[in-house]
Amino acid sequence: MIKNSGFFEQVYEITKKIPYGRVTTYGAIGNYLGTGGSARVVGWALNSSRGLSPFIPAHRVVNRSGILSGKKHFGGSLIMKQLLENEGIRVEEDKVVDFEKLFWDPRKELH
DNA sequence: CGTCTGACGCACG
DNA sequence: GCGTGCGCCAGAC
Repeated sequence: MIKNSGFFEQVYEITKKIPYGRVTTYGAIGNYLGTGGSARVVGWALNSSRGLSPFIPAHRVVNRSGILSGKKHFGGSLIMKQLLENEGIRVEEDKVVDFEKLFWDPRKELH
């Protein structure tokens, strides 16, 4: 468990720990942080992560369906897709292919 | 301090 | 299997 004062910092830490070529969900991060159901706060925190000096791989965070719900907030709808494909993650119709296989659960991996 | 909003998630029909 | 509605927590105003 990360004990940073801000909720955002925790989200950033989790997001930065996502392995290369892997993805996770807002709910999984929220669950790991203890907020549980409030996955919206996670996404909102990532919204503030844009433009930070250490690049936050927020493109690896998708919703539970594996859909790139936050693509539009990357300054461009294709940016998020490009980043994922650059890591070997196939994206079709704004959705991660083999999402279940690429899914990385922080609560399970980090604990 | 009350209210609205949001990069979600789940239950229901 | 898809569309709709409600709940969730945290911050901005």
